[in-house]
Amino acid sequence: MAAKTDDSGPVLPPAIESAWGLRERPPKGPRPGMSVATIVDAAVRVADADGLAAVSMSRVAKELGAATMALYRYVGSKDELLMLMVDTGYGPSPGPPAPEDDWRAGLTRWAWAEHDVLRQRSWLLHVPISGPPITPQQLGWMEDGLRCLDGTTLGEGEKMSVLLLITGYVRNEATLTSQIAEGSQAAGVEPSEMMPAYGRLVARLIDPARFPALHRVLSAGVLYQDDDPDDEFVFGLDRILDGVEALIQRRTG
Amino acid sequence: MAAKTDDSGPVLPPAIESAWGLRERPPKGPRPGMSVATIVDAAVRVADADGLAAVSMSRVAKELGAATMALYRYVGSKDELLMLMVDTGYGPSPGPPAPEDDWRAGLTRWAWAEHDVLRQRSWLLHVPISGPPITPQQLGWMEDGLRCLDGTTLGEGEKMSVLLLITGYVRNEATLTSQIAEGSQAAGVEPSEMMPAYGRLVARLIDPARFPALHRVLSAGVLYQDDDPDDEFVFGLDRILDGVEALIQRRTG
DNA sequence: GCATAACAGCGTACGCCATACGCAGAAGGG
DNA sequence: CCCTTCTGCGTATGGCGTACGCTGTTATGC
Repeated sequence: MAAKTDDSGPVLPPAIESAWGLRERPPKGPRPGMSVATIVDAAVRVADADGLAAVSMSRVAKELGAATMALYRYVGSKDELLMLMVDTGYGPSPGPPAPEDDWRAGLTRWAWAEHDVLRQRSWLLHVPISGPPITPQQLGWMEDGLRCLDGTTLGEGEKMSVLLLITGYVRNEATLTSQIAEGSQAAGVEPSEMMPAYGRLVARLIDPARFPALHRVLSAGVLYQDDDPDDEFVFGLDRILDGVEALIQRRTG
Repeated sequence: MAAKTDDSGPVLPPAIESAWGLRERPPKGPRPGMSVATIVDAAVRVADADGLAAVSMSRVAKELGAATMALYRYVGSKDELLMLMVDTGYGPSPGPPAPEDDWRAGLTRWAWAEHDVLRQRSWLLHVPISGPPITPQQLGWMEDGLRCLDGTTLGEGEKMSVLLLITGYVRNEATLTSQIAEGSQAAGVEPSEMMPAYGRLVARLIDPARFPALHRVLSAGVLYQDDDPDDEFVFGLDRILDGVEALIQRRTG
């Protein structure tokens, strides 16, 4: 007899299964007073308001007027809750690229969409990611990215690598800008004063003989000015897309 | 009267000042039994052995045969300790590029050096980075990277952006590969079985009609094979360097 | 040589966290 | 109607970072 081939794969946490709608309510027992979705929404509300550090099980429970331990009937652990928070925090993917978009315009839009989400909810960057994406919305984002590359000559593996490259870049850039935002808030300085202050600090610390190239950068005033973060973002994204374009042309020609 | 213009900048945590060697021992009082360096070394030893999660103040103190609160005479907080751990964890920078290296060979070497460090000490990726680099070794790495771009026509700001781009990529790639390593260890699976298991899981979850592009990737068997992580690394790095090359040629031509 | 001030080491205590366990009551099935 | 099965949650445990204050050591000023 063939075993149930369905669950031959790795085990999915119960709360993730319910995110895929693969879980029916058992017939017996009292009706649940909350749901995984209400809990996750409450947790996202807390994170939006007070940051990820404020998301504790007791704080989320308070948000719902419930007791701390009640949550554990729905999520197996805080890590599971975090995974689901990321899923709903990202929200639905931006959708497939517009028909008039070539791959470059499509991926640019795709990258900006993630960029905007991360700017809005910078707590997403603080969630320790614990594995490849398995939640519905996350795979939706991946699907949309893949579709941007549909018309190209890249192999399937190369498409995935390109998406990984871009999403990694977006996350990285968002991390940097959110850090200067949070750092300035923690230090009580206006964000526009953060980079100049950093530049002065480095200038005070380094010996020009030991750090000549760095000294040259400081002399050029690079760190002192408060760059538009969007310009920085566009710069890096264009470099990456140039690299992808070079690859596509090599594959095509 | 002019104020002391020296400390007009932002305040540096005392332990960081001592990392720059800017701190002399006060004349009075008993001689210290440890130093910031011995504490940081012990913490790095713990992280190397049992991961960053095992690094607690009490665990580090135990490593030194001291009491927990004794450490607070040397570091102001655990965050400060983490910052110093990153500094010594990265170790000395690889040194300036070899004279025969062009910028691309130099940056490749630079990226691989960080890659190797992060492979050796993956706990570095789990340290929540809380700001731009201000510790001696970190700035040393930056200096070496800048020197790789010395002969190019890029502006100083562009050089910095390129380095940020590359170091972000290296960190990102290292994060991904360390995640599958840690994930496989947690699930008790051999690392080589991790990606195939992930592929099977996604295949089980997604509806081919809703996720056609993703389904195509799975059909191509991309996620099932256990790629050499170094190949993945080279792929992305080459794409980025291609993009930088395009920029340099535009600036030159 | 002695009082004194500054500092090292550290014991205790507080508040916060995730979560294991078990009990009370609700709801449906036989 | 009872029995199973579930929900909600009170209690308790063990860990964490760290504020505070005490004890003993050390070098200086008298």
